[in-house]
Amino acid sequence: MASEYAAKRQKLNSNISTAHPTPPAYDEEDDYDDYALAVDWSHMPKNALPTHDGHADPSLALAKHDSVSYIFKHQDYSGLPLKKDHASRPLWINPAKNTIILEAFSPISEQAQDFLTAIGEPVSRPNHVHEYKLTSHSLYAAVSVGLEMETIIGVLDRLSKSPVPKTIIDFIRQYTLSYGKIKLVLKHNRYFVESTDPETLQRLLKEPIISQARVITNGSEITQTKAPTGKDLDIAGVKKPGGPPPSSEDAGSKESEGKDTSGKETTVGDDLFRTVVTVDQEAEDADDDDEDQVHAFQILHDSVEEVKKRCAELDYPMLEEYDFRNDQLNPNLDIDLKPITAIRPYQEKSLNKMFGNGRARSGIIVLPCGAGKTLVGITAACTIKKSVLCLCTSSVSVYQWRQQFLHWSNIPERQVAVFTSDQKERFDGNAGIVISTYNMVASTQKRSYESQKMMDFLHSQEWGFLLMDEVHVVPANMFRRVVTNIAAHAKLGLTATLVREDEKIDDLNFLIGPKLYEANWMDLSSQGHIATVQCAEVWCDMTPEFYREYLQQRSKKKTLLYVLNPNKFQACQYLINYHEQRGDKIIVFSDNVFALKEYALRLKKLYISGATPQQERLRILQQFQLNPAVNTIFLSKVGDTSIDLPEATCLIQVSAHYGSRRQEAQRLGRILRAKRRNDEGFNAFFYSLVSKDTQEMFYSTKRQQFLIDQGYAFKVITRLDGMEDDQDLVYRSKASQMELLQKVLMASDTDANLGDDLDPDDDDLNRRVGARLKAGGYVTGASQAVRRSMGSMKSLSGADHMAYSEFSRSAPGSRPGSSGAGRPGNRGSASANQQALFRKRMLK
DNA sequence: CGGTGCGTGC
DNA sequence: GCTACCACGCACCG
Repeated sequence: MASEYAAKRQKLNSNISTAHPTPPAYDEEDDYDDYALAVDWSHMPKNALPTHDGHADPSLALAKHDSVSYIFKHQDYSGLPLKKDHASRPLWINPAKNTIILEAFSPISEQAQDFLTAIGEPVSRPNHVHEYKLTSHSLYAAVSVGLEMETIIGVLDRLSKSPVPKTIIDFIRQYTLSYGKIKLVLKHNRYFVESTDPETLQRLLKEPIISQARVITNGSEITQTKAPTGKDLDIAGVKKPGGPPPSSEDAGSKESEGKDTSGKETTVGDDLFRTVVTVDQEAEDADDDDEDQVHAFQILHDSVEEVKKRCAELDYPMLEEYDFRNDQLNPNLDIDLKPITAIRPYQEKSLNKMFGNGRARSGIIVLPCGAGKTLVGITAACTIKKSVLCLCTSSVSVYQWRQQFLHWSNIPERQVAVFTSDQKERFDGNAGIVISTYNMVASTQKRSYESQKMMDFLHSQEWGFLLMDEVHVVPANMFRRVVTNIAAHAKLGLTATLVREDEKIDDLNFLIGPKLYEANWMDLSSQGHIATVQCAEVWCDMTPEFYREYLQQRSKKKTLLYVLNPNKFQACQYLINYHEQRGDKIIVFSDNVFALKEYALRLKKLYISGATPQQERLRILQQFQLNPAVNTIFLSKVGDTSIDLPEATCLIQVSAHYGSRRQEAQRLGRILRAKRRNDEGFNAFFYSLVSKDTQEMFYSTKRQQFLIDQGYAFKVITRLDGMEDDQDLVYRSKASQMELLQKVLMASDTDANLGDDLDPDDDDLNRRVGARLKAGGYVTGASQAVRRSMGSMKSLSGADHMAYSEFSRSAPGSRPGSSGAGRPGNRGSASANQQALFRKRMLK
């Protein structure tokens, strides 16, 4: 684990050096200082154009001296002809990496963003410059939500500062041409591969995997039917077009305009995008072929996943659309949103992507926690109006979902059934909702009688809608089975964090479908839908005694040592006191249960861990919610998923799970819902406490990456004002610290001793040596080098009451030492203030 | 209720 | 790219 990461980092470093055998000579005053270099190259494949980090803007690069061209080498595209009016166009295109850079400060950036999220994968979205990547998946998604190849190229050309490079055009052509040609259709509980073009089907049948999956029914290999049409759909809860865009001739005219790609258009106005960016009207195009005959062959139920995967590899990804309004076979479910229910604009937008052509497309919607994912799922269910199977990760969220269904919709209680280990219900009537867990439905173990009966029912049903909460878990080996085992017409996956630390996340493309929509956290935050979060990483020096042990101990004890570092302890207490005084509700996370208890008991706070019985959990949560004297609770990783936390406004992390980006994001999500009712508005605080010069530094860098890509900036706090003088803090005396140290050392031998007796001594020795090397070798790590230099900031900012500096690994101009220019902040406006506010607040 | 066994993520 | 590892949650059993 630890050593593995260390090894990876080592490898990374060696890559860096081999990629640049002769380092360029940088002038002392050059802006591309060590920090920038170290960070940049670490993400970058050989010979890549440095875009990830804010050198994205080629004009910036051009302003540099010759040395910079070394970086660009033969991929220096600064020679590309710029259009005359390039200044008003917001995009740069890098043909070498298929990436697109958006100037987020452009007046038309919002529309451009809509367009880019539709056709590309957002890589990084800090304040000024956003990076998107065109991939086969992203283009597939674009086509599946109704954008056409010519439109994509046309709009790209309009927005781009220079003509779209041919390689990009070819790339788009390659991946859009065959997309949408074949569909997977469920009929009478049987799966069919369907296409308007029989030749395509014949071609696919030449593939062994596909032909072996085929079911030959009464001789006829490919059947023909009339394709259905569907228009004028109302999405539940979405107001009837009060004059919104979609009129077909409007669309048509814009369309033709879009094809005029001379690159010499004068204005790039708002309405230009409406046709392509608002999804409502792409329906017109999608329906073009609908009068045609469709052809189909049946495939085996068990082979569906395999066939889908193969088709995706062949660049014929299968569309899964459900023409639910013309489905006479499956009984309707009488469900509707309650009249008072209002849908937010971005929720509507995501639903439009799903139902844009009058049918239900299968796919994934990505919204931050607290942004109302549940309501999106429920609204989709209310639109489809067929039986729903809803899957969650824990039984707690099963009950939450049921409660939400009852809250937002008019569904009678008797028609919402719950299927968990301790409750196995059936719904009334022939259509209804079942809510269960992945564990329950995917399990291959022996089942109780009731459970088996329930599973038989789930398998026998043809579900109109399969709703998957926390869909990022679905690629897991067992869980992914539900996708094929459950016969469902439309599948919708919801998640806040479409990341995994393994490589399986892409599988969702063929397991469920394309990513239909992904919200920009910063946008939702600036629009007030989710809280604005101030993120800070607090660096705590190790005490000499703890550090000495740290260097000698093995990884398990190491963890305890840096988590229970007395300085961190004090920092945590200090922050709790500070925020309690402000009236915040605080959650402290510690992955390590031993440390969790130590903290909670010593600081006299309530805590919940996995061992806490259900009753006790509820009691503690209620205390936290209602008792004004209980403003802080401590949670283990139970808090990550399986607990419905009341609103909190401040989150402190003392120990986390290695490099899990998802966990970090999920935890941050815990405070996004926070709506502080005071003059400051929507502010929330997220602190990561890190022991300096330990492995934690490395993990924390990795963990933050997701949030940084979302545009969050982490401030580094190296000193908390007044902490030294605070007499009330724990572990002020050496004696008490030593006592803690003893406890830790003892604990490692009792509580966390699994495996201690298994490791032979020589192995132990190796580890110790390795640990020493690592401890001394931190400077070699790309990110560590950064941090080193950051540490010295302390001395630079002595004038401040609280020493802090701000950094964001992917944003330009935010490095420490970049002459105080800092980053002007979120979405251009508020954030210079916010930063000042943050500082002021810390000073109190 | 506590133990067992499996699944998850890293 | 694989496996071992650990802490945890869930379902099931007695």
